[in-house]
Amino acid sequence: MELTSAPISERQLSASKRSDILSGAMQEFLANGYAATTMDRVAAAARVSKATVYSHFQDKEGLFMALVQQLQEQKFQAIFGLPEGQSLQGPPGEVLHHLASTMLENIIEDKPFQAFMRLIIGESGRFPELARAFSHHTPRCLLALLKEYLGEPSGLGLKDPEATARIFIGSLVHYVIFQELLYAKEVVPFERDRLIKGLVDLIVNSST
Amino acid sequence: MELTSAPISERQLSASKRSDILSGAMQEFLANGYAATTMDRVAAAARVSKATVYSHFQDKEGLFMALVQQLQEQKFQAIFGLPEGQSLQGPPGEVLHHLASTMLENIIEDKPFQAFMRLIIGESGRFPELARAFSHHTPRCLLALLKEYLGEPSGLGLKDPEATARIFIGSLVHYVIFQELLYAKEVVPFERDRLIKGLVDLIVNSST
DNA sequence: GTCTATACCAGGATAGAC
DNA sequence: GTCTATCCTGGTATAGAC
Repeated sequence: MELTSAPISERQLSASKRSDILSGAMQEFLANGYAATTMDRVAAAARVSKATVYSHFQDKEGLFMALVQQLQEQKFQAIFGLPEGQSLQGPPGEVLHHLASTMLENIIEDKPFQAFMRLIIGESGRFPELARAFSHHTPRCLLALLKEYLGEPSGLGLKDPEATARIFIGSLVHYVIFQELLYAKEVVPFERDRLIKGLVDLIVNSST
Repeated sequence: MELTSAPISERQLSASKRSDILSGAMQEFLANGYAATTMDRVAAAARVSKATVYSHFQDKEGLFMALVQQLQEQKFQAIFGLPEGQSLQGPPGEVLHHLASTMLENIIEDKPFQAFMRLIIGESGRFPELARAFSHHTPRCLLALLKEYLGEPSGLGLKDPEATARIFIGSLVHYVIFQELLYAKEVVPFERDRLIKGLVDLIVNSST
């Protein structure tokens, strides 16, 4: 009925503006953090007027929350979206090596995701809900996947698969935070593959 | 000569003000981050006028740098200041367990240090020099200590002590970042001792 | 829904008295 | 060196025309 003809152009216009604004917000928040980002610059980056921003989002905080939630879903797919949970076939050592390699490669290559990590950790004190949402969403899935794989009796049959999964993920994530986000790669360099090799050996050898 | 009598009162006054300002700055920067902290609030927290702050520090950035450098040294001693590098005696499993336990306990108890971690990571994009200084200072020492211990032929005699040291530290630091800073303890709880046990077992078993 | 223009407030930094 | 008072800029948010 009338709901389809006239309002559509408005709604599509609105939706495209909304996504423009989110793009601009992403650019600014990831580059400057929450407090240092101004609504003027967001509006400018989105090529929209400031009033338009405020017509789509209640205030700066609302825009920030919406952005982070969007990024969470996008980035999770991009980074951990291994093609269809393929991590189940093959010998344990190779599977783990491949998984670690892919994770590190994807994250280290993706500078916006690193900015996102900085933002989530940096603002976690002032936006605890965002941090909780992130914890619930992104790493919980990876943890569950890995925990299940490590616990299979047909595979390594470890004593405490969840502890091992946390050590695996923790070592890799910390490597990124330390070497990349905190520039330790310039201060105490360490080859990516050496960490992965050491980690996989540790896990595989401990089960024999 | 004259340098000792008259100027001393001025200098002591000045020095105590300076430390007052740094205290106030610590309170504000750790609570609000860099951008959201105002010089007014720093001055108020230090119970000093704003002009006094500017007489001791060139600008906001200079104050922030000075603060972070001070915190770095303080916190490093408080957290990793194991009594006199005592981590060399005893059976490997116990030494590692004790070290991990002490580290986690100290960091998890110390909320200001967690705020400091948030700050360093969150601002590492905008203050790379601080991040580099931090990497050079704090974790490098711990890494060197642990690497040496793990490499001793009389002990575990691991293939790649540095990789193992990084896995050890990385697992623990990531545990803090994830469980505490990002509130995963409320979302995906996991007992501290279980991680430590799993980690130590992994390392000890792999060498046999 | 979108823009232009503006109200209103607060921040960083300084000048000048003591 | 320290304070009070102030300048200027730039922030968030909104009012009113289209």
